[in-house]
Formats: sequence, C-alpha cells, structure tokens
Amino acid sequence: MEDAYNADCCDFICAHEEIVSTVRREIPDEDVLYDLAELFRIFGDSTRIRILYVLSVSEMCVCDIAQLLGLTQSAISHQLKALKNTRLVKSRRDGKTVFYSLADDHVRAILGQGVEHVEE
Amino acid sequence: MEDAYNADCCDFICAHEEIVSTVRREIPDEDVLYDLAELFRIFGDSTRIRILYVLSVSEMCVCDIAQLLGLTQSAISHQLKALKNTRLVKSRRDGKTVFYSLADDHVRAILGQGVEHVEE
DNA sequence: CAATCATATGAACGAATGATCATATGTTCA
DNA sequence: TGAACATATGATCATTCGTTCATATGATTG
Repeated sequence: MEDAYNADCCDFICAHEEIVSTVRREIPDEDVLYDLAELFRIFGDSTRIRILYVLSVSEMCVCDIAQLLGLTQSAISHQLKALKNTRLVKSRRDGKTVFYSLADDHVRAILGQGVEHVEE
Repeated sequence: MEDAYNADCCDFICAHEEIVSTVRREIPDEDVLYDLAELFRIFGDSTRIRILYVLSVSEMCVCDIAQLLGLTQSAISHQLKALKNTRLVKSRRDGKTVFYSLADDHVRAILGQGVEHVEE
C-alpha cells in the first residue's frame, strides 16, 4: 500500500510524494466518504430537492406533494422512500393518510448551505 | 395555475388546499431549486467527494489525485471539470502541471454539514 | 366484510452518468 | 523546433436512475 506512492501515474512517476502521503493519512475512511456521497446523491435530484423544500415549509401528505409538484403519486412515494432511507424525512400516519416532514434541522442546514453557494 | 388546487390527485380530490396553497407561495423559483439539485448532484458521487476531501487537505495536481485515488488521469480530469463548472474547485497552472484546490469555504462547510449528518 | 381511498411496491423502459481508451492541446527544455 | 510530459477532450459502453403503469397493502366507513 505505502509503496503505491511510486506507482505509475500518467506515463511515468510525476507524484509529489510528500503531499500524496500526507493527504493519504488525513482522508477519512472509505466508508464515511461513500456514505457522504450517498447522502448528497439523494439531495442531487430536482424532484427530491423540491420535496425537501416543500416539507421545509410544512408537513404534507403524499397526495398533496404529488399535486403540488405535478408528478404521479407513485413517483413521489418512491422518492419519499429514498429520502426516508437516508433519514432526511420522517413520517407519521393519520388514518389513511401519511404525513411527511423533514427529519431534523440538519436537513435544513444542508439546504441552506447549498442555497448560499448557489445564490452567491 | 391557481385552480390546480382542485386538480385530481390519486383518484379524487384529496388535497388539503390551504396547506398546498401556502406552500406553493413559499417555495423558491424553479431555477434556484434546479441549480441547488445540480450542486448536490455534483457532490453526490464518491469519486468527486474523494477528490474534494483530498483537496480539503492540500492543493494537488491531476496526476497526484489520480494516483491517490487509483483512477485514470482521464477520469480525474473529467471530474475536475465538472467540479470546476460548479465552482467547487479552482485551478492554477505551474508550468506543465495544474494544481487544483477548493474554490472557497462554502465547499468545506457543505462537506462538514454532510459529515455531521452521516456520523450522527 | 365489501367498497373506497391513500399509500407502497415491483417491473419495465428511456435517459443520464462515469469510467476507459484514444487522441488532442498546451507547456517545457534540449 | 521537436521530443517528452501533464492535462483536456471526444467517443463509447455498461450501469444506474427516475418515471410510469399496474397492482398490492393498509386503513376507514357504510
């Protein structure tokens, strides 16, 4: 593993070895980075972003969200499942209808950071 | 547009009209949400996340990153382009080599928020 | 318990995506 | 200027993803 510093790169050895080895020591576990990418991947779809934004205003049932966004109930339900699996959203049942809402303020914070970058 | 509140939903009208109309007024423009999704989409790939993390430690040339992550120079270059288009990364040229680094502290902040959620 | 409504789920299909290979661009130096 | 090197780009291809349709599950109410 360590001697990968000397591995070929491009056609030859061009690595700045000290930097590479320093950085290699400081990056988090593969798993953490994978989960992180997975988290952002879920944010990275405009339907899901719209759902999250909608839920940041008020809890809502599947049906209302579908109507509001102009998509099938099925599409919304599928996406809500993805959002729930990543714990970005939680649900409560009230009779036949299920109300969804943001899981916690992390979600709001992440959205906020994103908006800052976009609107800068 | 406004009377969409009465549009069919599921098989019939099931919308909670007040909530829907309130929320409809409060969500940002389509464009902003689209850009936001696009931003997170870029974060949402483990190769790109790894690149960003690596660059959060130190600026680096394409070649070093490729070696460090065990991917082709071409693959890294393609992804760096995506990261640069979204202004998550900036570059400076020094002779033949191009050094990349994080564009600003927003990127660090967004990564940080993500890690918090993942590690909670 | 049968009908109705809200939601969830599985299959299918077209569109988007990321890695690789081959090659082009751009920079240095003999 | 021409060889060598670092990076960028275009084409291709297998995989992934998001939506829809059809249908299942679960809950209420007559």
